Amino acid sequence: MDHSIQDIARLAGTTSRTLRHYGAEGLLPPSRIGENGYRYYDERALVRLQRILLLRELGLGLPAIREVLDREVDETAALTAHLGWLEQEQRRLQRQIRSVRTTITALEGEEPLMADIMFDGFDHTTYKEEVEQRWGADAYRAGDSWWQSKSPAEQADWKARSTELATAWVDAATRQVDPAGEEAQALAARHVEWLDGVPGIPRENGTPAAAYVRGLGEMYLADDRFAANYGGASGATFVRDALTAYADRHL
Amino acid sequence: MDHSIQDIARLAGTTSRTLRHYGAEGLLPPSRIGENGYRYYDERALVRLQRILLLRELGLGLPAIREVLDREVDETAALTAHLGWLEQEQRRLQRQIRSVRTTITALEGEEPLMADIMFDGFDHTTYKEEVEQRWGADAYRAGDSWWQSKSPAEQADWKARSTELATAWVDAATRQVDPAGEEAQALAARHVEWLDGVPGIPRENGTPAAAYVRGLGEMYLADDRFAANYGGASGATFVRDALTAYADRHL
DNA sequence: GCTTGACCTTGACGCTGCGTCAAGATTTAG
DNA sequence: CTAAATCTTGACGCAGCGTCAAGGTCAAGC
Repeated sequence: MDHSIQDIARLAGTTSRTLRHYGAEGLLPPSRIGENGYRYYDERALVRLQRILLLRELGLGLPAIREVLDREVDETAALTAHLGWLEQEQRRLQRQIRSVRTTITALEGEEPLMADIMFDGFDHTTYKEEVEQRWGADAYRAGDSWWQSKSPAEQADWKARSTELATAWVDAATRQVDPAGEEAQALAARHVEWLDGVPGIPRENGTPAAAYVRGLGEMYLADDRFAANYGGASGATFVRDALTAYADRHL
Repeated sequence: MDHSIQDIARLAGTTSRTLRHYGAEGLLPPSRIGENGYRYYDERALVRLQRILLLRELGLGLPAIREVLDREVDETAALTAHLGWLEQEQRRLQRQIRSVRTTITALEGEEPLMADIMFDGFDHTTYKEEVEQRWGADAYRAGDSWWQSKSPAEQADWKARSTELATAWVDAATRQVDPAGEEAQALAARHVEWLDGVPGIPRENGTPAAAYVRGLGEMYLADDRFAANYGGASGATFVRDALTAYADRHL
């Protein structure tokens, strides 16, 4: 019925120190305290501990965990909020990694530190090296042959359309429009239609596949050069949410 | 000639507190201290400060920075080591993000938590959704049409070869072979040759492009499902290093 | 009953890189 | 000469425990 602090620690795969810490924090008080001062925990405490540890593994902080467990704050909401933070951290790391790589390259003297060239989000020429480096080149190759097959006029037109779209997205995002609302969804529809012009896109029942559109949204958010194209992380988040909602409903 | 602590802080875009901290740590002692106790910094100190701040932005810790600046430790080496740590962190974050997403999905009750399906690194069927989600679907589509065009026998053969290669890589990595050495380079050659079977790969002078191969190496390392295919991060690092070296020399 | 371990307690420092008062001395502008 | 800046040293705070330290408690064997 009752377990000593060590028992529980072993059962849950943690340490007694952690348990004492959680006790001190009021996160997980011992279910009973002997007259000798020993802490004892029952099954319910074990379950709670396991939930705590699980949320910790997901990266939640102790205060956030307390809110979820005690005040019954919506767990999905908490995790979703947390996810935003994680994504932001990931982008920060990606920036750092790129910077370090660039610096190393510069130090090796192989090339002048010219990686500071502006990133033209949809210019396939500039795009090439970066995409190959980061997305594995598969991302580039199919699109490129298609791109090269277009006439300069068509290329210009396509780029103009992409710029237009980006501008509209940034505008909507700035105005804090509802990503699932009418206006954003109309934009998403245009975006998908625009995508549709690219051959080779995976399709289902005559339209770009839902998974593809969702994946694209994630990529816009994950890659900060795409994100920059949509006004930074907040803009890219907006685009992703809108595309995801659109894919859920219409694809 | 001399600048007050505030001056320097403003010039370098930091705070006086930080300067005092660096002084206390011996990282950046004031170039002169007035009889009133005031700290004064000269141009050389400013330059040093700027280097410190630059390295800090790259994520280096103060002790590491001290080593680079004082003991003239090889900066490239320090950054390269640091890069490894950053990459590791990035993978950890990616894992967390996937876990959180999976958990959210499960909580929403839309699908049973079946994301624990094993990842068959080169089975295009299993592969599909994951690649689309993470690499933007472009990565998947071109490869897929090619894959589908193969006969089942050819598919089996190709998969067998990929398995073989992976096994050989893991083996070499485990034995701590030199990634730039003969054996690893031979493997890299086989790997590139194997890749060569995939149509549409960007090429230069008759072989897969160097940038493509390097990018592939990075992807193996960045994506832990690929990494798993090569025996985890250490194995993937080995593969990446070998491929990079190979690309440098032969492509 | 006593000695040994094994296990328990509270208390407190350590880690990272500063942010942020606090109290007091000094310089500078007006 | 005074008020406003600016400077100093000193010290707590943060996140989540790891890690001694010093000292009770308990079950088991002699």
